[in-house]
Amino acid sequence: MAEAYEPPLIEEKWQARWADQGAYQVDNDDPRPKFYVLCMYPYPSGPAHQGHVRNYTFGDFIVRHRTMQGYAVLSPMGFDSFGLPAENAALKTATHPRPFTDARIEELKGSIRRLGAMYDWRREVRSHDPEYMKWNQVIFQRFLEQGIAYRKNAPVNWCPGCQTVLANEQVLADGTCERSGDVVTKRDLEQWFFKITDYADELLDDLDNLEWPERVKTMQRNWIGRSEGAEFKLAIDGHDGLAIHVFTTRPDTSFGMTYVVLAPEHPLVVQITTPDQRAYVDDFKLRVSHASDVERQSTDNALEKRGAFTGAFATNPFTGRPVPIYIADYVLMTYGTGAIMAVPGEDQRDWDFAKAYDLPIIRTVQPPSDFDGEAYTGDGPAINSEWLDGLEVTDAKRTAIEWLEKQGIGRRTINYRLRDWLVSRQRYWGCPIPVVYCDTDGVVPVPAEQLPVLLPDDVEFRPTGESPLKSHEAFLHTACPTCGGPARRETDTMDTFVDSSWYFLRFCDPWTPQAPFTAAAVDKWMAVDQYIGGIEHAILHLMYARFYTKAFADLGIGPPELREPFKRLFTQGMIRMGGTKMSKSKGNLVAPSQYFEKVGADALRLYHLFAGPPADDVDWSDQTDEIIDGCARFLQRVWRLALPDTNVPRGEDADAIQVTRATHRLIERVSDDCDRWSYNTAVAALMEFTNLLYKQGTTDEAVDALLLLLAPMTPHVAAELWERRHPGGDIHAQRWPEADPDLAKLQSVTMVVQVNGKVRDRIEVDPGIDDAEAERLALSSPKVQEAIDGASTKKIVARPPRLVNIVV
RNA sequence: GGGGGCGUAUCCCAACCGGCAGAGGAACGGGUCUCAAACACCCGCCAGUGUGGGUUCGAAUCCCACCGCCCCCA
Repeated sequence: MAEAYEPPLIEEKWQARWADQGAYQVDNDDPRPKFYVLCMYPYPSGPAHQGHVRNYTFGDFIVRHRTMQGYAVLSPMGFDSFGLPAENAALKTATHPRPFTDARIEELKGSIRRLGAMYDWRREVRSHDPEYMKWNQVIFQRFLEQGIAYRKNAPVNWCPGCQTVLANEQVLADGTCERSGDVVTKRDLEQWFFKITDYADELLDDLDNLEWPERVKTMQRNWIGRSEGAEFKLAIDGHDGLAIHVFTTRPDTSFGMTYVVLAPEHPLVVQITTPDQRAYVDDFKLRVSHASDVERQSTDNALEKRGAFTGAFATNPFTGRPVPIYIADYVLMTYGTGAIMAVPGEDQRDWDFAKAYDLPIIRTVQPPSDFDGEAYTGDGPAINSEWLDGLEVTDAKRTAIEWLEKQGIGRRTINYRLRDWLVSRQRYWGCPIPVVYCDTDGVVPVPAEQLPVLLPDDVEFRPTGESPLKSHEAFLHTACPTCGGPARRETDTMDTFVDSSWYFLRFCDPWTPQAPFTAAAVDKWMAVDQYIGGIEHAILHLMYARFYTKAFADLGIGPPELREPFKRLFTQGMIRMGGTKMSKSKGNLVAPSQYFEKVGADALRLYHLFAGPPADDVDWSDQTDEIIDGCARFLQRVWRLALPDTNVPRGEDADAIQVTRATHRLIERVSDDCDRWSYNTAVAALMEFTNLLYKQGTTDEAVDALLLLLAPMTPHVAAELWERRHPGGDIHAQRWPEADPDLAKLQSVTMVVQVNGKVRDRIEVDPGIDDAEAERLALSSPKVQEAIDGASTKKIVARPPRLVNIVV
């Protein structure tokens, strides 16, 4: 009676052994070629969930696979340990965020270990670690010195639920907070910003050279939103010194400008509004001030209520004619110049507005004769545009801009949708911004020797929503480093995206006490060869990390040639359940721990590899448990097959050669599938092969190959069986098998012969067959002759060795 | 409203550069083993690819339109 496969037993044995051996620790002087594999470091929310399991299964596969291929694989892990949930929990349970967070980290580490995913834990980084905070603050001060960090009074998104400022990205499309769901409003506050817009062009251009999913690159391109056009000024009737600056991407349509629209907050509005319109305009402005950007940009509301006439007129410099000046909620002060020229003939929103306010519409681009829409945004020759008439859009744009420049009233400009990164957060559980405010010296950075500025522990969390730092006297009051006089500490902390913007660099050398990282270590390991994470970070985290890397290169913090952090990116699909994302906040988590005990980590890992293409979403359904059982069943089959005293018979001589050929084809196939992230088909091939061994009998070579190919997927069972077959052997120290191309070659293939596209015969042929031989064989087939029935062949398409099609 | 993705058997999914629609798994049915059952092993089972056009000797695959679902931006 063969020994039963008991996953929890052998998995714990191997996990203990790997931990003792320090397996997958890698030193910075390792002579092997380097490969840096990184899974996005997690927010520690407690035990791992299926999304983590999926992510780390893919990551661990690559770590073990690349190691078997002879690379020095850097596989670090850390924790994105600052953030709101810990602070909210502190409010609810009266536990300090630090012990709360540390406990969550231990839980998560426990389940990562139980999954069998391997990391060099010596390199672990936690955002809330004082050492990490210190370097975060040092970097902030370098940014401050270099003008990358700056302070600005700005209207910001304010979430009344979280009592904090949100980045634009954290506000959902319906104007609510992505975290709390409260309706976000506007507030004016002094805030810290990073000048990411300085890098807009580089962030856009460098996307071309990254091996990233096109989808992610497209999202980033859209987010940066570069648009080329012109900016020019319009004189305002009766206000000689004043001018309205407008930005447009369509200067070619300027002759069709029949009115101008300002953002309601535009400073000129106050000056130009005529007395009889003043009450009306003020009332409108008040109403708009309560609306979010998203509401303002929405197309749902009736246009009649969305604008107001100021009573003033500007002059269209192209026609010399007066055009009325309106304000409207959908024009934002933060985009372009806060003023637009309205050309209803070529812009649908302007068209709708013009209809609502009874303003004239002039077409300046000739639509095709069959065009029956309203605004026409396509190509065509200019019309009603005097000296632009007849020019196509591109030429007309250029000519119009040249004219503006010659007149001295405008110029070519480029506008971006990307805004500077707002990093201030009015929260406790984050990295303090290391500056003080002094009445004499203004904003003064905290001196290097006083860093890090730590969070005081003796704080009280009260549900006032205000950061406890604001009322912590000892933290708040300090001496000005410059004049020694009384000064007040900054109480805002940094956005947690700051922490995650450079952690991958710290991993290269987390031991150095002198700097955030050492140049030599970063030179050795960077860039990350394979980054793996969720699609939800497609824009923010990945954009900020790219920005940090570029800024580091320019400031001499990092190597000057390192301008992109992540060479290859893979974004795994989400786990969905009942149509929505599986997440803690939705309360629909299916804990991995139950599977660890029931079927083992190996079976769960195998499920995630097998469930479908890694990039696709996975549906967690009623059927999932049955499929996971199927994965466990497969491992059972492998177990019984590979035990040294297996009762599966060895292959007879005649079959053995077939098994050998199948083995080499398998190695070829699995290697290829793994290289192109097609793990689901690789697993299918392994299952197919196992079925074959049960039918045709085993050979040592076949079983060993099967185990080696499984080693990165289901490491525990592979290691256990390998050790039993090769006493003292370590499967993960073996080389990834290589196929012998001669043995992998098929002996014969089935060639299909079609007549007029219909299959008439199948012939076994040599794979190396040429066109002439394929045709000859096809034509000599009686079945084919019968189908042709004496008709003359018009054409023969030969695609040996797969197919010949005879057209008659 | 704009951009992108997906739609194949009862279900999850293969088919990589256009070439026999099926690799694998799940479910289901049958058999062997068993006193019986479970397990295990073996066998079987099912679609013409969302709909309608087009290109081609040949389309799940390429192009166009529509339907449905998902994601991003507004």
